[in-house]
Amino acid sequence: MAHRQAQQRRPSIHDVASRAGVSAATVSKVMAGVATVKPENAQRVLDAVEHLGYRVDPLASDMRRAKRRIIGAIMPEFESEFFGQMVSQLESLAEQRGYTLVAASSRESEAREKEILARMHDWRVAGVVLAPVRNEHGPAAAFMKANGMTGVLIDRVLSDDAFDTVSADSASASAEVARELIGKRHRHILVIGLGEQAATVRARLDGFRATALKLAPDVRIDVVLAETDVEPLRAQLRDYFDRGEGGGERPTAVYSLFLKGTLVALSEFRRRGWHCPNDISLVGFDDAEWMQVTWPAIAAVVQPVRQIAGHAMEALFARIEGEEGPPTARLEPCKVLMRESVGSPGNVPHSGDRQ
Amino acid sequence: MAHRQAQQRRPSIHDVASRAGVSAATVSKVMAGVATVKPENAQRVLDAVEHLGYRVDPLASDMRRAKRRIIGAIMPEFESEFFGQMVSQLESLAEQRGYTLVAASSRESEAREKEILARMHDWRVAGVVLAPVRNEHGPAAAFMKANGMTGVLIDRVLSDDAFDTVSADSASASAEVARELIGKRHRHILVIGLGEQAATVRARLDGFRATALKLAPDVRIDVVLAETDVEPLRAQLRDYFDRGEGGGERPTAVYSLFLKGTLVALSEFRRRGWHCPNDISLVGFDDAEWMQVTWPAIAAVVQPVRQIAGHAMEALFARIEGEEGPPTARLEPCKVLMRESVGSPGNVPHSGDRQ
DNA sequence: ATGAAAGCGCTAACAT
DNA sequence: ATGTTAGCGCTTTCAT
Repeated sequence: MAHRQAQQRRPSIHDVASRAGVSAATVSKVMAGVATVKPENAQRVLDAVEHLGYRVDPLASDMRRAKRRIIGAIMPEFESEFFGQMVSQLESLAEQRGYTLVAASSRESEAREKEILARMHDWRVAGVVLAPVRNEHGPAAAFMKANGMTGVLIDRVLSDDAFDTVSADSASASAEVARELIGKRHRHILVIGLGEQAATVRARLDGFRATALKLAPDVRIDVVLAETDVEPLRAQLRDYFDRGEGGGERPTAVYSLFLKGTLVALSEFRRRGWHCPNDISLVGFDDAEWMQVTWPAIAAVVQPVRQIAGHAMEALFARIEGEEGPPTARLEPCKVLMRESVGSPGNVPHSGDRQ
Repeated sequence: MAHRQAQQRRPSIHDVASRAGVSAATVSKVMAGVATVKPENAQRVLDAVEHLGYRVDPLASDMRRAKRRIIGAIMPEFESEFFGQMVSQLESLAEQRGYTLVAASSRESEAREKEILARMHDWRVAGVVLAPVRNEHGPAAAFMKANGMTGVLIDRVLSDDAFDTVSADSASASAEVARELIGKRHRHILVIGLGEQAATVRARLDGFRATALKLAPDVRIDVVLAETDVEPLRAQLRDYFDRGEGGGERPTAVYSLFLKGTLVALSEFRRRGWHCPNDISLVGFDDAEWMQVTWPAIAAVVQPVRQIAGHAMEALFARIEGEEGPPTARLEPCKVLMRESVGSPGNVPHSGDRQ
């Protein structure tokens, strides 16, 4: 029966038009909320829409318009709280403006990142929120530039000559971590990180070092950086502590510049039977829900996800709507949550300490 | 200059066609890999494509075809490892088949879930992977049914009369947890969960209870279920322990049926100064990276994310390609990781125990 | 083997 | 205020 078939094929704007006894153009106007439609006709259209269950096909609609109401989001991964929250926020903000967010994970690969970007370009997305794997100088940003895409760079970036950037204020947060640690009389601190994330790591490291040295010129800061991946870092860290054990020198605190580093540090402490904060203190950049329920609770730098997402979208939509002007570089303030994993050295005897 | 403008507007199939001296139809065939094109012409097209940097617009392409090569994925949240991994997997699998995954978070709201579904229907997605907030009987699945959408239900589902389902084998995993706990001589166990996730919670609870009672008929199993949200559960749990303290009765182990419950339990233990496993044992459904680096490491049921994602996509594409037949209901086996948070009661004196 | 023509579902000029 | 026309970029008969 014709009725049943109509159920299968979705009603198009023409179905509505003929049912309402007007043209497709008028239906289009009603759907778009254009005021110049005779109220009576508008009502007929609305009735037909209601009856048929008609909904505009956003893709067909975009096809005709200039730009598509789609925002692309590219994150290095989806598995962590930080990027999960970020995607969730971005989705919500895009939706509020009538855009759809299409998110993709580069899985920490710059090659994939570029591929995804190319695909998003194929989709003719209106704009892109890119959280690059490495930094703002990677091939993905170059691709965006070369193809005149509009976009915003977030997280592992500082500033760029072509795109607006939004990221956590790593340097200030790290300075505060330094203040806290120095204030608690730590004078030998190990900082661990991933060299790949050059800009960010540098900001965090420099921010930390500058403040620590200013407050305590005699402080010793060791640095263990792995280039690309977490596993090498684990090995390097093990090696570092092995050497330290022999020489009788061991840092009293560790500052991890990224989340996985915090996990690696914890697991290395476990292996050695060290407990926080008695044997060693620990602070990590990037907070997670579990950090406040473990024993000890893990001190962490909380990144302002909502602010980053919010300002990124704000900047992006401004550009989409044609705003000119040099790219801006925003830094959003973090919160440092000092929890039980940080103590003062010497307050409690180190178990198994040879000094 | 004309050249610069050409940079702005992406080359269309017609640009390629005229440069190659053939028609758009021929270009289309070459791009689609149709064999009936004279090799010489095909080469000219390829050269033009190369020169112009032409890429097919997938949306325009889908516009003309019947179905769009887009898969929708709806998850209750993006913030947890489980769903993060799930989206990542699904994206990868969709991509392998030349589809794009559009993921959205229902943020644990059934209302939003249905809205998202409607939007995906507007997009005319080829199929949907839905991880419902509650279970397979929610309004979202009903919407899918009513609109003849093709889809697969995952995670918080058992089976459905209209859609294929894929989920973790909660019952078997819970039975194994029961075996472990009973084997370690626990005879008073608290199970906590969220009532909302009816089917899953029931499967986990029943699987646990049946096996526990079979192995130890004298076992006492208390159950604390909050209906909708995590905070009420926290309150109920606190209340439960308060009552227990007075009566001198306290479970020796807690089995949390979902991840946030595990966090709530841990934080409640903290508040009371109880340590695992000496004061109480803990196992949680759902594993997370941090659980193996904390002290104690937290025992957990590991859900087979890859298998769930893999079989979900398999089933979905089979349906998309027209496979008929009654809906299937898959259960994927879990792994139970017994870690340090589980011990035997009485082995070590309970600190602060009044018994 | 190839191209002309006809749309997919929609919107934006332009007439009326 | 409304309808007609002309596409967006692509694919697909259907002639040739």
